[in-house]
Amino acid sequence: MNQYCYDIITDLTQLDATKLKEYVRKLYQKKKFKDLRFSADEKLPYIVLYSKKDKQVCIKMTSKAKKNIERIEGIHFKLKPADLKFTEDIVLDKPYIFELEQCAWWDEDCKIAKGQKWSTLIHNGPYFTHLVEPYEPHGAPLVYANVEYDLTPQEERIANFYARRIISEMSGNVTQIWTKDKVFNKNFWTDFKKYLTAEHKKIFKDFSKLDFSQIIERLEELKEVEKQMTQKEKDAKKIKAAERKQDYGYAIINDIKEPVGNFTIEPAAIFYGRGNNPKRGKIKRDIDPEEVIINIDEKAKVPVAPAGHNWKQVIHDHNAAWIASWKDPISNESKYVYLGAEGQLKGRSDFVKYEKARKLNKYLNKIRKQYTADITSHLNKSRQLGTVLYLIDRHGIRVGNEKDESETDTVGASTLRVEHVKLKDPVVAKQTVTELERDHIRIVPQQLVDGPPGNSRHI
DNA sequence: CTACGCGACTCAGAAATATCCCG
DNA sequence: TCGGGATATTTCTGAGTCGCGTA
Repeated sequence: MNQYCYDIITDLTQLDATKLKEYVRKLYQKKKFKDLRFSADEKLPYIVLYSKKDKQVCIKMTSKAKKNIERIEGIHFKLKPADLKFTEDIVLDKPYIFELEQCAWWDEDCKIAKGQKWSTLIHNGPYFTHLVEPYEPHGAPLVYANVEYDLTPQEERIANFYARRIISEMSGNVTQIWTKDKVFNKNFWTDFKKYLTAEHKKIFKDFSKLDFSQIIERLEELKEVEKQMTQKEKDAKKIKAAERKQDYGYAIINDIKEPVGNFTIEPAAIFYGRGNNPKRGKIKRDIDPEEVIINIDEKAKVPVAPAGHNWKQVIHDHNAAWIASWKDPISNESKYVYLGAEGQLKGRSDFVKYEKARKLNKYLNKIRKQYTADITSHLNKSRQLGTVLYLIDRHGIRVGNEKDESETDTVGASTLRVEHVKLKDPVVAKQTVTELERDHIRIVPQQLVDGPPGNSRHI
């Protein structure tokens, strides 16, 4: 959808954003634009956004209709300096179409210094939902042993996580029923207690006696209310989201404006993990700016952390592709905010990847010959390596890495264990088996052939 | 030289959300 | 044109891999 922006050219000390947005909205209704103008009773095909960070007001089309675009652009053409004067002090620049330049990263012009990810990098930092939009309590009580208890906002917020999971599971659209899982509930309960007041902690002794039904009911009511919102309210919500994206959703890298992939710091939530992760059900807490490292151009203005907060550190690493990073408190692994996949960085690394694949293709026959021979080698090591390579090549199984007990126990080609191999009647797998019988591993592929489809698997 | 830990990046599964379609 | 179910798309983030620095 087209978007047009007006830069605010005067220094703004005090600015009433609501009034300015209203002013711009009404610009397109001025009588003097005659047949181009939008009448007051007509549904406007645009919403107005204000970006404090980028000092601009934009209109974003909500309709793709050619006619509407022509009218908007026609009005832009006819705008006079007087139209752009919001107040005596606050003046807008002429509107321009907001579009992201496509950087042809394969092009000479777009090349950046060798060995570096970026030569310039400007952005507004990540978005902290819990700081910018503090939790608004709904007041529904949690029931324990048939008695209602009012929760503090902090308690309620966590209780919502669990209640929402129950709602999702009831809808039948999820594949896992976690709220009936012992480990999940135990982990959740242990962590939930850390958020309870001393008083509630004393009363709530047994997790199974907690009854979330009133909270579930309230959350469902709130969802219904949202469904019933008027168009105006829906628009207001849309505007909010679009303004957030305008403020935080773009970075300028190597002088090209590109979208940021996921500019929101992961908010507090229940940790689910995949499969039987032993940490499933734990509560992943909120991350504060004090834990976040910002990577930005040394020449750029450092983004301002949310009020009352500071960054952990600000670095200027030209070899790093990320703009913000923090440690995930559950896994202790680094998490990053990256630029979007449509940008030059991803384009370039994809290019490298596919070139490597082309190169590999040249050696494929040689590699296949080699591992086929290795499988019958008298050397243990060669036999193992050959088998792993065979599994990867023929069955698309991943390599497999070392893991510790605190992670989901999955295995790859190199980490398969005896218990993963099931012997089956060789007749069932005629083809594969005849080929492999002499390799003493004949049954392994049969089981894998029966596995789920996919271009790459772990088991 | 090797082993190891960890930082940085890509991949992919599941859920959420948007869109489509039909009565 | 409305509701709701089916289907497609997007978002979110856990997990896998690799390579580099260090001991």
